[in-house]
Amino acid sequence: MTRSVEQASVDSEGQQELHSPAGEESEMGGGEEEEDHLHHLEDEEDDDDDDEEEEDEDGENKPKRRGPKKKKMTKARIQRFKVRRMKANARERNRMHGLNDALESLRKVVPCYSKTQKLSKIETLRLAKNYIWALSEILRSGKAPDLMSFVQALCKGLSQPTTNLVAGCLQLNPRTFLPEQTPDLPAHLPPAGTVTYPGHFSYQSPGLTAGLPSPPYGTMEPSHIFHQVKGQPYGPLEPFFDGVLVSDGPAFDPPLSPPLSINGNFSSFKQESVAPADYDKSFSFSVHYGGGGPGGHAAIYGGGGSNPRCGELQVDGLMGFDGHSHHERMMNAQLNAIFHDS
DNA sequence: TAGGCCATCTGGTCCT
DNA sequence: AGGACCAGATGGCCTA
Repeated sequence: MTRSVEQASVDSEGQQELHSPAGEESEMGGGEEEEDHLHHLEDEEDDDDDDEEEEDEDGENKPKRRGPKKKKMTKARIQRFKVRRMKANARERNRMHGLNDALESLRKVVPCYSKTQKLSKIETLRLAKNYIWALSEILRSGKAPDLMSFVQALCKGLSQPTTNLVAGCLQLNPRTFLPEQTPDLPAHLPPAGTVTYPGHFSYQSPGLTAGLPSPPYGTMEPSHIFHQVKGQPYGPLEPFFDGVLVSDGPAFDPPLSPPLSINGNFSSFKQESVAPADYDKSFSFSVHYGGGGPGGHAAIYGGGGSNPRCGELQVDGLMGFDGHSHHERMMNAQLNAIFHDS
């Protein structure tokens, strides 16, 4: 990542001159501004020939430069540079578009999808992580969580707007699971009188808490947000489900991957001799949406494996999930499955 | 107007 | 050599 002084100097000018604002940029990738930038490189050359190995014209008094000889920017080289740059820009655009497409797909399978109010990228990733963890934890324990714990798990680390959005999608009032902040208490402590679970969700988003940076992106472990719980192996990131869903469950955040893979969930599930009724109930926790289009059918996938229950379930007559109403129905179905008889 | 979010350009690094 | 990936920089758009 270190750049030479020469490159940096070119950068400082090039970044200013070469950069074309989003939207303005064309497939030509820079256009006249790039021409201007390259022109000053061109000025170094003596003539217009394509000789790329000419001697540098450093003054005789100047010390000889070490390292590889710096090639001059002839017109041919400039042209190649421009073409290479254009192609690289196009590739990078496509790459980012692919990334955004994948993110959009993720938005649709996360418990909070709205076409009108899209989750930001970072919030989508956080919510997805929480969702995966919560579902994995449900599978692992074989028990259905209470609604508050589930929502708290989903909203952990999310910004206030996203928390509100999730609450809205789940038709909950965020105040019912976000503790009110009292001025007497530090921001990281839950207010007195509130019901606190072990590993209580004490995050208070900037929208409700003055003085905190807004929003706390990229700060999943700040002590000013989560209070340290003694004995929790992972510090301030204790799971909501600790003591609520499973008393001996793994801590929430530290694993970079879900506690168990889907296959692992099901294999261990079987071995844990879950009662058939619970098995069915828990199985519905793990449903994922297939990619059915509008008017098509949605495929609900189980965990796979040899268990016939884990096979693919075809749900005909369901709309594609690109409609908000369908997504809500699917979410309701999921939540019903989770909280039914819990 | 400040801050958040985003798209794009860019050069560096790694890999094939 | 060329492509993929990454992070920094920049500027536009939107909202509180």
